[in-house]
Formats: sequence, C-alpha cells, structure tokens
Amino acid sequence: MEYQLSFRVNEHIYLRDPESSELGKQIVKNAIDLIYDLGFEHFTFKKLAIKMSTTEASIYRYFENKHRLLLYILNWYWSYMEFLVDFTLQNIQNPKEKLAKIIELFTQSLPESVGKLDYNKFLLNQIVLSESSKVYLIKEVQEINTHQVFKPYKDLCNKISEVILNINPTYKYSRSLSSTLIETAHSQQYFSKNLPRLTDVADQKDESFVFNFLYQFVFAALKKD
Amino acid sequence: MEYQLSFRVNEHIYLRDPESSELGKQIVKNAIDLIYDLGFEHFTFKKLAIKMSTTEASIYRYFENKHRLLLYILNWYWSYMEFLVDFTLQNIQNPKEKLAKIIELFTQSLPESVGKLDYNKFLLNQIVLSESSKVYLIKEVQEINTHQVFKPYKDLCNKISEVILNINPTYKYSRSLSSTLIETAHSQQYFSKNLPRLTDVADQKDESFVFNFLYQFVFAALKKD
DNA sequence: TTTAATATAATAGTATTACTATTGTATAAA
DNA sequence: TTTATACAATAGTAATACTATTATATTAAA
Repeated sequence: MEYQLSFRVNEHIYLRDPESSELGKQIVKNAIDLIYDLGFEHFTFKKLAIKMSTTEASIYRYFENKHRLLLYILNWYWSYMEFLVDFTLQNIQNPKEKLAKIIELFTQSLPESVGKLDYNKFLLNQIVLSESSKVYLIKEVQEINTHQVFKPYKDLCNKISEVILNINPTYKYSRSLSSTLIETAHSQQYFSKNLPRLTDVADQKDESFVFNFLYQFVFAALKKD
Repeated sequence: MEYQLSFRVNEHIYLRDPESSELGKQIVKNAIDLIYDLGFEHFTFKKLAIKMSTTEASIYRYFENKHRLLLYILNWYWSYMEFLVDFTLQNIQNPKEKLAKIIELFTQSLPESVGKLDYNKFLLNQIVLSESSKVYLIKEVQEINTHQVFKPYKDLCNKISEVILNINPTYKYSRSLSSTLIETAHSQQYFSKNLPRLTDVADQKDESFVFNFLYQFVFAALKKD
C-alpha cells in the first residue's frame, strides 16, 4: 500500500496553492532538501530555482517570500504530527500510555513513507529542529497570527493538552506544558547534537536521551500531591 | 552609587573590541534599540549607521556581520545573568530558595540600572525573548562553537545545575533542566504575549504566570520518589 | 618642531539577494 | 479559428551585504 498524505494548508500562506501543480509540489519538496543543506539564512529562491532548473520568478508566483514557504512547510508538519498523534493513539485507552506515545513521537525519528511521493521525513524533521522557531520569532507575528497561520500548532497543542487533562484534570498548565513538550523536544535534540554541554547526553548517538528526560519531567509535573 | 557593568566578551566575536572606543559602545547600545524596533531580520548595518549618523563601513570594522553583533549582545546578556544569579543568591543558604530566585530572575523584568551608561535592560530583555535562539540555530553552530562563543551560556547553565544538584544530588538531568528552564522562560513569555493560545495565561499582563508554571514543573521534576 | 607612523572612519565601489513589471507561450474555451 | 487565460520566463530595479581604497586625525620619533 502506497499513499500520499496531504493537508489543507491555510491559503493566506501561499500566493498559489503548491498542491495544484507539479511545479508547486516540486518547489516544496526541493525547498525541504535545500533548506536542510544550506540552513534557512543561506537559502534563497534563486538557489532553489537553479537547483530545480526553473526561475526565481516562477517560485515567487507560489510564495511571497522564503518565510512564507517555511511557514507552509511547518503548517504541513504540524498537521502531519496531529495526524500521527491520532493514528498512534488509536486503541490506546490509558491516558498515561497515550502521553508516553506522544513524547515518543516528538523525540524519535519520523516514520519514513514507502513511496517517493511524499516529503523526506528525515530532512523534514531536521529542519523542524533547527528552523521551526524562525516562523514565529519575527516582528510580524501578531499580524500574520490574525490569519490563523499558526492554527495547526495550536490544534496540536490542544490535542496534547486534552490527554494531559485526562491524566490530571486539576492541572492548571496543560497548554503551556504541551507547547513546552514540543519546544523542549526540539531544543534538547538540537542541543544534544550541536551544543551537548547544555544537556546531559552521554553519547550523542543516544536517541532515547531526550525521551527519558522529557518523560521524567512531564510525568513529574502531572503528579498529584 | 552609579556604576557600569562590563564583561570580557570572547574576542572571536568581534573584529575590534566595541568596548575600546566610544563609537564601539554606541554601536552596541544603538543596535539593541534598533533590533528591538525592527526585529533582527529587518535590522541592517546600513540602517544602524543612519540612526547613528555614521557609516556602514565603520560598523563593519567592529563586527563581521549582524549575526556576530547579536552574538556579542547575547554573550553580554548571559554573562550579565550569571552575575545577577551570583548577586541574587548572596546570603541565601537554602538551595530550594536559591532555585526559586533563579526562576524569578528569568521570568521577571531585569533591574534597570540607574545611570544612562548602561544598556537598556528592558529592550535587552525583549530582544533576548525574540532573537536569542537565532544565535545558535544556524548552519555554522558547530564551527563557531569551537571558538567558545557559547561558553557564557554553558557557564550559566552550569551554575544553575549546581543549585539543582544541591536540591537533588541524584537527579540525572541537571544541565538539560537548566537549559530547559532558560529556554522555556523565554518561549513561554514570548507565547504569552504573542501566541497566548499556546499557553494558559488568563491575563496577558500577568507577569507571574510564567514564574508559576516554571516553578511548578521544575520543582516537581526534582522531587524524590 | 617637524616628520613619520599608525589608527581610524569615510568614500566609493561590487556582488548578491529580494522582489516585480512585462512579455511570450501553451492550453482551453468560444 | 479565434480569443481568452493561465502560466512561467525574461529582464529588469532596489535593497542588502560586504570590501578595497582613500582621507584625516592622532601619536610617536627624529
């Protein structure tokens, strides 16, 4: 069985829906590769156009600027993670077990899809670790937020916070703990790899370190006294 | 009593020590103002030069590029925070009380200095919230890390992790918890203001929200079972 | 006191990046 | 067959990032 996942992405993010044409799909796919290679600061539409043998202007017909393209990728990622959460929690009743699964999802490498239709999940995950916060840490947050461009992130947090409230209905910080879970999963993975002295990883290859750390503190925070 | 704090900043960060001349000091001071006004992405040396009635080239004699200038500011901030931690923990014996004070430092506005000699602490704090992660979330991390440019951050984490280990000597994640404390203090303050649905703030003016959230989860994580 | 050396910032550039108006071509509709 | 329109490429401009060189001021040496 080979299938491609697609999500409706807020139309304020793009000028022309990249899902609507082959060129559009290629722009997103190649952008993920190139942002991974160069880092977002060094990534330009010109370089992307050369890589794809198309023109800068053609890319500009799809996205206003590179920030919108990154925002598109992140919207896709957040929607995908919400889907994965739903998918993974199927048939699990115990809310503690659910939360453990969620932490696992955010700290382990994403399942690679079978076909070539889909985005490269490894590269996607890598750019999320290093670039995701750049989509909201900008002067224009408030303004673009009015167009609901962060809704998938909020929905994802909401879903996690429901599980948290199932474990401890009196816990007062379910949303903050959810966003902290996600942000910390990212930052600690990034630190483990690049600035290990900011963490307690013994072996930088140890994939379970961030899981163990997060598991301990998330469940500790939810313990009733 | 009016005094100015200065810290030795790693000389790999600048081309010419900004502390060594009046122009250098003005560059840093004005940069803090302008990055606050424009956001780091829209901040350029040209605009800074115009604001200061000097030239772009003169600024380039001090810093290789705007990223280095931001890194300089963050190095100053991390050193300053370590100083503040030392200063604040004077005469406090109880390690739990110490940690509470530390959380307070990272979640409340910085003490403004008396004279005009110093940097504007309010603006400094604001740009730390929105721009700090941009100094390490770059393709060149590993490379610049070899020049110790993140040492003040690591030292700061180290200091906090010592306090953590005093509370619970068997806790295995003292460094990770320290960096998470700092990063979460920043991100939750940023979210409270700009994307409140990712948090549980009731009133966006509530300065104590992030403190309460952090206090609860940091101390919960350290509780022995 | 005059000259030489040095430090400093300004001038005047170039290359790259970000973005856009216009044109040309292919496809679909009338 | 003609006309509309959808699309991407051409060909630009403006802003940004960065640098080589020149001019000026200051300090040190003769």
